[in-house]
Amino acid sequence: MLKTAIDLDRAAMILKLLGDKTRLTMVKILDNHDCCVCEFVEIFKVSQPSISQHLRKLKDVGLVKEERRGQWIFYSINKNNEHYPFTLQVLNQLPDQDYKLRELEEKGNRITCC
Amino acid sequence: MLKTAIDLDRAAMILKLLGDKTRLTMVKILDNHDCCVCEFVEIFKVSQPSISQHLRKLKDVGLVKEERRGQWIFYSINKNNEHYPFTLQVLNQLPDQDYKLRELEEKGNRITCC
DNA sequence: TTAGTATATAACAATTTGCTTATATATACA
DNA sequence: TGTATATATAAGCAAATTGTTATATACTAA
Repeated sequence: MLKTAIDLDRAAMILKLLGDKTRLTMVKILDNHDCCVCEFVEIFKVSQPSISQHLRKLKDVGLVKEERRGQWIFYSINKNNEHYPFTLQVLNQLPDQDYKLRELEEKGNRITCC
Repeated sequence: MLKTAIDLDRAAMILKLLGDKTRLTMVKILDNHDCCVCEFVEIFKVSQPSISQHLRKLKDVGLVKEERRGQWIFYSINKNNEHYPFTLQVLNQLPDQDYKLRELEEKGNRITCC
């Protein structure tokens, strides 16, 4: 049994969470960078509540955590979460998504907002 | 970039497929054994159409293939499929599900049926 | 204190999902 | 050939999902 072994029910639950393009991209980005809600709104071009709801789902299983910094709330990966090792094995197979953050920076939106 | 790199849209699509307890278990079992529909019906205790519909989804993306053997149709993993390497990285983290087949054998249902 | 910004939550509509039952098709065998 | 078995497909339904708009909350700064 691998160190990352996870029971099948929980694995299915995590895969379902990751099986959404928006959330999968979020988690991939968060694995390398903290981000706030407004950045994701800009990246995914959907409403702010939609982003908050995706983040809520990720937070509910403990995969991400939030931290207020003044006016903003920053999300980050909770690398201590029991499901993180399993998740990481998935993330490691995905192409880097950091170019999305770089595009924000070039437009000045990363600095302005967060 | 890993050899198994997969574009993010496709990854999300595959993860969504695997993010169902029934399908995830099916694929895990099929990775080691060919199975026919009636075995899955027995294992999962759901209707035969429900099993067929799950298998259909897996077949539609090419992850499994079917082969008629007389009265029965056997499903197996399509290890040549473009999404198999990605899928395998997920499967390798899951606990073995072969005990479910052994339970069938003990009840005589594996031999009788297939 | 008041206005503006960032975020969360509630309520709702449209879509998707996963099951069921009914039925069609294909094979096996008496 | 006629009947039984294995599977697929169609149709219908309830629950879940994902987006939206409206609104509440919390912080910042004038």
